[in-house]
Amino acid sequence: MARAATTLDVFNAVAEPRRREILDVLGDGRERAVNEVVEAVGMPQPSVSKHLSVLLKVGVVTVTRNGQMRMYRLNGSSLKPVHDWVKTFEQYWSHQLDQIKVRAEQKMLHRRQENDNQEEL
Amino acid sequence: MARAATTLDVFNAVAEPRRREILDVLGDGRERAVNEVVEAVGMPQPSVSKHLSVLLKVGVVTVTRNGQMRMYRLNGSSLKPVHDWVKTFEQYWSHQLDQIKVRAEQKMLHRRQENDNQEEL
DNA sequence: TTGACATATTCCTATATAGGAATATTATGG
DNA sequence: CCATAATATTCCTATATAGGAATATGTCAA
Repeated sequence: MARAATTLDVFNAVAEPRRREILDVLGDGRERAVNEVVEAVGMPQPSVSKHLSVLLKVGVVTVTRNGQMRMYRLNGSSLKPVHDWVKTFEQYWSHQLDQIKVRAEQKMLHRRQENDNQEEL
Repeated sequence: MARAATTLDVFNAVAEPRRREILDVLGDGRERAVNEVVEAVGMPQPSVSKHLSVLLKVGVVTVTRNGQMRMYRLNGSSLKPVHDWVKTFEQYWSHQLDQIKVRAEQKMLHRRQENDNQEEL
């Protein structure tokens, strides 16, 4: 099997750095025409269109027609799954002191499990 | 150009669902032998070894030899870049009330910019 | 209708998987 | 040294890009 499609889920979609760039531009929540994005990120227009297409398929952006322009807008909440997942590991970089506490707790848990294993013998 | 390597950065590495599964297992911070991971996730051993190899290259896990076993441990802080990036969009799903406020601020900013443009004419 | 602008799509190619199967490598105990 | 356990690696293949270039599509305005 090959690698999963970029349009499979949000994780794969935002793995591409250029797409994150585009999302950073749209990060203020305002809708923008493709050309505005093109100017902001300095990529070729077809490239931007393709990337936006991927983001659209995954639901990270929405699109609205406005004359000859298509206005793209960030659908911020679509990124929540990424946040939820990575937040699980937040303890590892926030609060140096708490981290020590966490480590200690993990150590004790470890010991207790080792004891449990002993008792099983 | 083809798609970026999974070993290019953390974003690409964790885009693969199976690798996130493995990281979830290692999420408690305790080191584990490959076989322990294999049992926990129910994937074939070669598959787990390969995924761990990718995670190792990117620095999301570390490895230590212990006899014939290799103990893998999560390097939690390596995920911070993902967290930092996605946290930028946190406003979109947290605090329903604050979100309204944010929208309003964006609208005002929008208007002000429109006025600026008018003044330029 | 025509020209100009805005955007999408198609074609092409080099590259990188992920999974399955089989095998190689390394370490341990006796 | 040998059998075994633990892990890594190799081979193979189907698939999916991302980027560049060229082109198609769509829309407006006069």
